[in-house]
Amino acid sequence: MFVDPLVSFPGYALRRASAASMARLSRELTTVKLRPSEATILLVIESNPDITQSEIGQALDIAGANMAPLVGRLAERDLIERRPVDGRSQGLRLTDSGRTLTQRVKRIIQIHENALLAKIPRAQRTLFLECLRALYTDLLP
Amino acid sequence: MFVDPLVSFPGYALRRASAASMARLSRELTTVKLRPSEATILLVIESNPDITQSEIGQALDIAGANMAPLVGRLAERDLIERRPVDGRSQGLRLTDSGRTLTQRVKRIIQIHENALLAKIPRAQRTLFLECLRALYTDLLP
DNA sequence: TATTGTTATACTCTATAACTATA
DNA sequence: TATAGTTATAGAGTATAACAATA
Repeated sequence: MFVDPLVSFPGYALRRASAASMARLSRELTTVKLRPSEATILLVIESNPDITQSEIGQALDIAGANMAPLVGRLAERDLIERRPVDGRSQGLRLTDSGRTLTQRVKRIIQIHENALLAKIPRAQRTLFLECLRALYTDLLP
Repeated sequence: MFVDPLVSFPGYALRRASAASMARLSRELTTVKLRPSEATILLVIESNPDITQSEIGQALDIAGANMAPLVGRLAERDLIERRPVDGRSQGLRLTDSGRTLTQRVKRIIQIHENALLAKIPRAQRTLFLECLRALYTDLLP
């Protein structure tokens, strides 16, 4: 009989749940040819026109060195445009085709998140989300 | 003012919480020069002597192609030994040095998991773990 | 000096395909 | 035929170091 020494560990359960969710989201996003990180960035730009990529990086905890190629790909596909704010910063905005694609992304993510919520008892949902946020807001490496 | 379109999404919170937890665990495991996946495999072998690597893969949801190099590195470091069961399967066991290192790994993981639990209200812990397990047990991609 | 953005590089985990040897 | 294990390769996220240009 198999003995699982990990069943009572929240960190391990967190890892497995996140991996399952991300694998599913990745597959769902293939229809718009976006990675999860790219889709997330589009949503943030839509809600925050003229945000800079360093501000996005701070909000999503993505290092600057990793933001550059992500934003670069979105710009190359004409989903976003970069408008110089000063000599070194650029405000980011969705283009028309970026806006159109972002609407599709929002539907995909909404369906995805609903599928997750369906697994969580309704009475637990708010507390569950609060526990997750507590884990990533002040869990310094 | 920054607007965060992701705050109410459990999938996004899951991703961030898992990433924070794994970054922390990775750093904590540098003292034993193990990756999180390698440390996890050691714990499973300790609790299940003579388990095969395909059985470990099924339990941890790690593809066979990815198990091979993980187990290979542990064997190369003489932390585990492979005993042929039949012509194609090998039972895995900890060596003496593997057993010693696994005790250190268990302490590291216990401290890590306690740090996570400290962020979760005591009354929520069981339900929180059940929600996470519900997410990864039947959330097929 | 500090910040923005960039390039290069490496590590970890995951995914697919193709192959062998054995059951 | 199906399974156990392996190899090669690629994609995705993340990390550090170094750099140029600008504030």
